[in-house]
Amino acid sequence: MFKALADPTRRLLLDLLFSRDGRTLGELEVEVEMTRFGVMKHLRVLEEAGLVVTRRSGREKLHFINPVPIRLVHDRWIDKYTERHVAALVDVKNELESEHVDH
Amino acid sequence: MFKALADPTRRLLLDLLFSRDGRTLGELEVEVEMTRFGVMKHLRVLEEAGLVVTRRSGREKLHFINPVPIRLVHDRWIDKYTERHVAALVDVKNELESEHVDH
DNA sequence: ACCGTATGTGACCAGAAGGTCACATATCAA
DNA sequence: TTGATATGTGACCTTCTGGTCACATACGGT
Repeated sequence: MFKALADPTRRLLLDLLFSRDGRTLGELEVEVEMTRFGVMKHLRVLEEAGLVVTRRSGREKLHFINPVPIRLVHDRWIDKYTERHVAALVDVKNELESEHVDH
Repeated sequence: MFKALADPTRRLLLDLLFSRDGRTLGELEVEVEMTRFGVMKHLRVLEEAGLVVTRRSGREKLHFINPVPIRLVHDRWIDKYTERHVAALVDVKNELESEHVDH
């Protein structure tokens, strides 16, 4: 899941699918500086991570974004690191740059 | 940033620092099945990604978690994929399994 | 049936990433 | 200052990853 998000091309593909869902491989291919094989691999990674779901329509394969797992990351992981600190987080950066006294 | 989060060891290190901040390399080393060199590399990646900030204290180097960039991901990226879909997201999975009509 | 189009598979290669080690430097304490 | 402790550096190796290609299959239209 995190590994799927680690690659910029895959994030771009997610962005493309976010702006318009249900595209085929061919439609996505033209948007990226890469052969369709590379795109295929990336889509496969995204699909295995559950970030993208697909549906065949004839000889075409339609790709849809799946917000569920992203929501899970949001709920289970991101919040863990934000909620607890967010109160003291007026400007942690400044605090650190001046003098990191306590924490 | 995403690449920094992609490795399980680094997420573990973040977890450790989350539970208790300001640890030294040696303190973190004993928690992980790895030599200190490996841990050092991972901490370096986390630091370069801005997820961890450090402060020297004598011969020790203290590591602190930095919630700021995680918050940025939350605000700039995660929300983009959740907010828009979250209304129609009672159970997208079922919707897809039965028949993906529109979106 | 045939041709064009859309997608799939496996081999292959270069480079990045994860991990270890020998060696080096810096600090504390006696 | 001498020794023990804490961290740093560069070389090195192995495995994973990103990307391409030759070839194969599947479907649609005419």
